[in-house]
Amino acid sequence: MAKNNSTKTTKERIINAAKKLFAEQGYQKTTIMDISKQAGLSEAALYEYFKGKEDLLLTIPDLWVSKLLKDLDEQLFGVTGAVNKLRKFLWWYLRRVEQAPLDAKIVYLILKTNANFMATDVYANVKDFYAHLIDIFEEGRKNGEMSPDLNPYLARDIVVGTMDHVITRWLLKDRTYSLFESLEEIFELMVGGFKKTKRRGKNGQNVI
Amino acid sequence: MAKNNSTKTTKERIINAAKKLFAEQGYQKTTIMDISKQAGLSEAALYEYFKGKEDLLLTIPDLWVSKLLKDLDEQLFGVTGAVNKLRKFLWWYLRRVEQAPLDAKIVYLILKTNANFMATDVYANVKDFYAHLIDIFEEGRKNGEMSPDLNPYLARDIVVGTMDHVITRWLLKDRTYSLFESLEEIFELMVGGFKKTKRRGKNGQNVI
DNA sequence: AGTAGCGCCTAATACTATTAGGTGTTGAGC
DNA sequence: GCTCAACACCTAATAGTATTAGGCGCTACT
Repeated sequence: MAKNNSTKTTKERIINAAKKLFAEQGYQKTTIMDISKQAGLSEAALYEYFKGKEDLLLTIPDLWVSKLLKDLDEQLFGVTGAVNKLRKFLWWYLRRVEQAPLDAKIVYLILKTNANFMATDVYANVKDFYAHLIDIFEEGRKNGEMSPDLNPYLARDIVVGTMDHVITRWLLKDRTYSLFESLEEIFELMVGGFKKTKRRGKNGQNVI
Repeated sequence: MAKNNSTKTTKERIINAAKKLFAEQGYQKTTIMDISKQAGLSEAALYEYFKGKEDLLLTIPDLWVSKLLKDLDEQLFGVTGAVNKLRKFLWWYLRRVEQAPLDAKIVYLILKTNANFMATDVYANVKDFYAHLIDIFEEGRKNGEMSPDLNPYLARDIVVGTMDHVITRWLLKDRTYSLFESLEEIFELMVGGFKKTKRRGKNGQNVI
């Protein structure tokens, strides 16, 4: 029958089935049989397209993150100023998460647990992704929008950590509310801190 | 042979074996056989003490988090001021993480993935844990240390998210550096933002 | 027509969690 | 001293579940 005349190619059908099932039931509880049944073929056939269950798992976020990365530059194109860029970055990213909750669920709730996540291509892409934030903070420091002694790496940790936390909770609560609900306020709270950290030195305010 | 005369009770031996193996190899790759062999008994015997593999997994962080929760009040006892309390909280918690990296690894890298984590006792305890931060921020807001319109819930999100991020990376990188390395600086950066969020209103600075 | 190769299948194989059904030791009650 | 119940543990099923072997039919090119 040559090419499959279903809506999508076989590989795509497998990926979509796996994405749905992994996100719904978790990695462990999803069996190869579940996936192949959902995709409409036998278990053995699945192995023609993927090396195994783990390979299949890793393929999903790999595709998503690569796509994000490609879109990012275009999104930031033409936005001037570090604060505006950061704002655009966050709003854009959260919308992406909202649009692809299954992918996000896999990245945030399943992937990090995977022992060799740091050895995957996905991780390399995520690092690339975060590197953009470093550039933004460096720009902000240089053009005076942010404190001149702002440490871009720590600012990134705060922004990434906070966003991860907000997204993870939203996913765990089955996205029963809007991800943007308090984004504006939390943005102000974080960025406010980056702007005016003028004091720095030895004030004896430590407790420990 | 009545009571086992090994250093510890059988249940403790099983827990320690499981903790080590889960943290080292991950949940999936650790088999019941691995654990029972390490603990020095048969696979079946393990089921006398735990309902199954997942029950065993959940027992470990349950013990750790309960212990933390008990210690917390005592640690904050006598510390005055919201900023000082927050500082004490973070330094104390990170030291605990440093002292119990296996427990931390299980909580941060394995548990969150577990589909029904939110239904566990551990989750209830974690919520309790975080509630202390809310109290601290409310105190800070009332006594003037922090901005009067600081939203305690969002401040908590920032602190918890940032700490989770820092801890997770430290664990993923096999704790090859000190967890306290830039804690002071990151603390200042976060708390700085909480102190002086005076502006609030409609300045036309939005991009989206 | 013959045949290489693709896309898929059924039927092993090899693990692994969990359970059934013991066995030997201990200690309280007669 | 003997019985018997409880305990702590064991060996040997059982029931999945990932992965592999080997085959079958169709297509398209020679």
